[in-house]
Amino acid sequence: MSRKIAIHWFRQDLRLSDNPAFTHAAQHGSVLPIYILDDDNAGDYALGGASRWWLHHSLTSLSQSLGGQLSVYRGDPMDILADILARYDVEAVYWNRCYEPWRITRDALIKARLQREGVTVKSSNGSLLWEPWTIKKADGSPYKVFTPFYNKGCLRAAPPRTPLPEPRIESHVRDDQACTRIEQLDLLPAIRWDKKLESHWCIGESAAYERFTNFMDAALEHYKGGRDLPAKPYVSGLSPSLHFGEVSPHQLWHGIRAFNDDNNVDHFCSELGWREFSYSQLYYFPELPHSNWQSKFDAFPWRDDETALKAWQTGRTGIPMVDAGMRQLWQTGYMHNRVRMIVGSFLVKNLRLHWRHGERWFWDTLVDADLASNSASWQWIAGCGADAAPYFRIFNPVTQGKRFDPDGNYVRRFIPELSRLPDKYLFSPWEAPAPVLQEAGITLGSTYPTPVIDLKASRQTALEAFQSLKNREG
DNA sequence: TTTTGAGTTGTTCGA
DNA sequence: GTCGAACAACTCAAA
Repeated sequence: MSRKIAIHWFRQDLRLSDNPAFTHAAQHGSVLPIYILDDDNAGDYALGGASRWWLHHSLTSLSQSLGGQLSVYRGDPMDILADILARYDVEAVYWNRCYEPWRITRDALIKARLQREGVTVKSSNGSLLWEPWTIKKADGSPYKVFTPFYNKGCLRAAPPRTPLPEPRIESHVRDDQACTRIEQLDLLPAIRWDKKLESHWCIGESAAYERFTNFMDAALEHYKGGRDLPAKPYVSGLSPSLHFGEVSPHQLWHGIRAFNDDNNVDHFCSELGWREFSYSQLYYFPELPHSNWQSKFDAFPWRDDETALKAWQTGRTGIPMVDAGMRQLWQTGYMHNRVRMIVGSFLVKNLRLHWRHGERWFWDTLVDADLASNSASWQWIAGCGADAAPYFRIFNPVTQGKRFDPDGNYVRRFIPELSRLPDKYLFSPWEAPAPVLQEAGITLGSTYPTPVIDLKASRQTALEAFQSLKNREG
């Protein structure tokens, strides 16, 4: 026991600037910055493989920014904090709030325990523009439709704070006695599949801000129309950084608002609004990750088909636009938004497999896997979510390919074995005449799969399946 | 309480 | 090739 210290507990706020809790902690003389890998309390929602890989690099970057003074631990935060309290004179603990149901429960218990021990605990808003309990309808209930949620709820509420500068820390404390090393968190896979991800990403706070700057310089002017073209670099690619808090939505909001370009700027901001809407759904309906938001879907006749699921996961369905997306996911830990809708619609409507299979696979393979966004989006595409796509809206991967990948560059990038196929048949090789396939060096069923399902027939069956739910309560 | 207008992202068919 | 209508009525939000 010596001098008093304050703890800043990093969680999903792996940055130093615009960090409200870290800024509070900095007002104390000595700060112990910590990170705890908590697989104990997460249940089914422990970090997936791709997320763990990202986290490893993000923590490494954060630790460097702190001059190596980040103390990392693994285990139940309750025990770890209690142990720190026993060894240091801790005056206060600061963190930025998380919104996953299991974290809300955990943090409430920890806060009560720390307060009982006479420690000041203060949580802050580090990662949402509008926290869920601040956006409600006049009658106090949450919005169920995006447009009024965003226009009437968010845009008429208090505006998001302007970003905070990086605070100056008088002196860092490092818990050398008990903390472990980032390498010992075992975040990197034993089989080094992550090598292929490395060329696609730069990870950490400064890399995130640089990516944002590049986006504003080069892509923002194309955003509104170009964000739908998966072969083009007209999306921000900031989703993983936003998830881990390497950059805050406040920094993005105010950064982008500085441009005099209403269309693209408003569209980008409304995408941030969709993220907020997902968090609102998760907050008011904590079962969102595993239960249908519209309970009438509990009676939906899902299929069970391990072979088809495997084909979808590995990008071998024989439908090029679907396979390209699934291979982009596997190779890069990311999938373009437009293609996420296409592969999602295909899984739940054509293959008629439960959306939770998709939720689980994305959770494990996406570097931007986020409980709120992932759950809400799968429910949206399945038709059982809030403000969901009408049931008759079934994406046709051939039509979508022709419209959004007109030059075929996206499909050819991720399915090189189809690269010599002319545009006309690129999205439906099963329709190509034999000489055309031969010329392109393709043998269906051998060099590239025949389709696992007939698009037209499965669409019709899906419509009938959705029809069967029509008169149910829910 | 009742009424009214509106609702992220699509596809297919037939004129 | 292009365009509008149908798909199927339903729920939500707010006056």
